[in-house]
Amino acid sequence: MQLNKESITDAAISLLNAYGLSDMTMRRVAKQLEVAPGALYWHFKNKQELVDATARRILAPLLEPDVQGRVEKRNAQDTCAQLRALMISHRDGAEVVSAALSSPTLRTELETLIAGALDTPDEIGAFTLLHFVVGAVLAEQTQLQLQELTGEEGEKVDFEQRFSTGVQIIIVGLDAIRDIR
Amino acid sequence: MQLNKESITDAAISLLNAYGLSDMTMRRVAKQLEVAPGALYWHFKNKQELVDATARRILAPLLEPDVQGRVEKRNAQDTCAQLRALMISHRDGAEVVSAALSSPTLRTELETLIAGALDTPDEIGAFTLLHFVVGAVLAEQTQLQLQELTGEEGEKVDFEQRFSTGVQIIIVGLDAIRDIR
DNA sequence: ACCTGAACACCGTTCAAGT
DNA sequence: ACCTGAACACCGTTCAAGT
Repeated sequence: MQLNKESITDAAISLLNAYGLSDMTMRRVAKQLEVAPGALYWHFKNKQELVDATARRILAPLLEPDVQGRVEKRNAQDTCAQLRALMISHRDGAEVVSAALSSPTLRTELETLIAGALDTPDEIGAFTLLHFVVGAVLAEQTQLQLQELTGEEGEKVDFEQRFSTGVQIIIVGLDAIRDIR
Repeated sequence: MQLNKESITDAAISLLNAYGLSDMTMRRVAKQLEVAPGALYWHFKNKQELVDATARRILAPLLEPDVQGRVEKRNAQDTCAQLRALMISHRDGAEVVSAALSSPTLRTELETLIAGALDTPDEIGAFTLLHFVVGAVLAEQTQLQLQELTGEEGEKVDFEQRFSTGVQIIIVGLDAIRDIR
């Protein structure tokens, strides 16, 4: 079978879920595909591009239009919750998305998505929400896998509750500040 | 001169500012100190520990008690602004702090600091602010150095304005939601 | 106690050469 | 057009041995 971006991203995702981001190396991806490491560089300019593609794959359900050819309209609370759910559903998902956020196009897509989900679309509101969401899930996943390693000690935190409260704080603040600004 | 944590962290910081985080390697730090790479491992258990120490050094003015032996009390807006200022004053500062945030002790210290700066100390408020602050500055620094590389194209964004508005949104939201919760 | 030398097991990336 | 082989220039970490 011929190599292409899709199959390479498939392999990357499977390595990610099996062993984590630090083991998602170009060489291991190549080995999984039974191909020389250099082969990947015909399809991706560098590793950053593969990480970007991996992040896009993780967020695909939110980014891609559905079968009817449109992205379903949701409210901001739901959009953020789904963003979190998608990142959580993959090992090191938030780390991958955070790394890919340096790509201006993905960042803009996500900001636009969130802005559109707000009652009153707002650039700064979307910016604030996006960076809270990614930061919070990053912290959540880091803490969880630290607990797994050290042996499960640590107060149980209701991450979902904490997350949605944070989102609500920002949404409420956004409404309250619009009059002042 | 004998090696110790302080001198090693000094060298790490100077490499960071000169060449960025990706060039702050154990081997380069050792070379700068004219020492074998293995020597560092007598003082730091691994690289993560050195990164943690580097983050602490960057945030020292906020973390350490002043000459009078107490940390000065500030409001949340100022505390966040100083957090941003400290990260910005070092190359890849936000990336270093973000990486060190996986250390639970530093994370807790910062959350406590922010919580204490709020009118009504609030765990979730501190959590929300901290992750927004780090995420926002991370984005700011990434975008700025991308513009330097690609040659200065891109709409000018008033990062400071955007940042403080984001902080204000969260603080206002925090006040507004306390009654509801 | 503190450091060197030398090795181990990796990385990302490039590029002539093959098909 | 697409991939292999082989190299280049690195990494973090360990550890016997030295002082």
